[in-house]
Amino acid sequence: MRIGELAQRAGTSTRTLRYYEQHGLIRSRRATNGYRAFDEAELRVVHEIRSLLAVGFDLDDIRPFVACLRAGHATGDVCPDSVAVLRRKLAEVDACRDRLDAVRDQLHHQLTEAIAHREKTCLRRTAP
Amino acid sequence: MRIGELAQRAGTSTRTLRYYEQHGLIRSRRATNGYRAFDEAELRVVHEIRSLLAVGFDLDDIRPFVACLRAGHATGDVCPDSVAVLRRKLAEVDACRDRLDAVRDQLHHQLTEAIAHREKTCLRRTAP
DNA sequence: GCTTGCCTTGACACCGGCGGCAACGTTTAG
DNA sequence: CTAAACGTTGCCGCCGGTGTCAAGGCAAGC
Repeated sequence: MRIGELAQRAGTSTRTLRYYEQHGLIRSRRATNGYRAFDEAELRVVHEIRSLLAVGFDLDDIRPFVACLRAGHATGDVCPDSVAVLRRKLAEVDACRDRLDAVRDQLHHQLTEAIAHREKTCLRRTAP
Repeated sequence: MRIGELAQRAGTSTRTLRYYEQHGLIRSRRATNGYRAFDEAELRVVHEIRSLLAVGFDLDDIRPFVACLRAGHATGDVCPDSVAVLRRKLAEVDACRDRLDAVRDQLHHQLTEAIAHREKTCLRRTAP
């Protein structure tokens, strides 16, 4: 399979696939003319990459999942390294959510205060 | 007040202040030697900028708050434009939190599944 | 006059996952 | 033979707030 076909089947671009290869996430042999030749298995790898990216992982985070697939496992998340990343990411997400909640509360507070202040000073002109 | 003093008092860098000025967020006169001269009031403006940046606003979002302060209000958030930004940001934060929750659930699910699978296949080697 | 420390503008670097273009080789269909 | 459609490598751009450096002007104390 050449790069164009893989890109189309994976729903991405050739540019992206070359980028992944450059960063060691996917592999290819080379045909005599220099064209990349991909195994069928790479399609699955690309899907794994894409779905993890969509969740917010970066390419470094994804590397263990790809390795896990290459090791012959049915899914990329059952290997220890992948599990470690999952744990770390879960913690990150939780932390992010906490910060976001704090921000949300602050914004909410600021908003209600500002509106209250406006009503107090402006005698509100919008329809009641 | 010159730029170095303002930077020190605001707890930021001269580079940052020039950037804010370049983007119309703070103002200065020029002394005869070409040095920037800042009013005391700008210190407050810089504080407003910094605290909103810390919450996750970008410079464009912050502009109305600065204008509100310049209009003579005690805080930057009581003007209609500021309130509009607060509302929009609050909505954005809520949306972000929803996505984050979905991601969290997916990660949690994936993690527990992966661990379950490992226990099933590996007969767990860690201490019980 | 010389050093030290402030100021000026301008420009490059960063981060990360690509998009897009240039300049060129290969294959295939007409 | 030629055009079209594919492939190759390589490099710039983006986004946004800053760090950082260069090359130079100004102020003040010795």
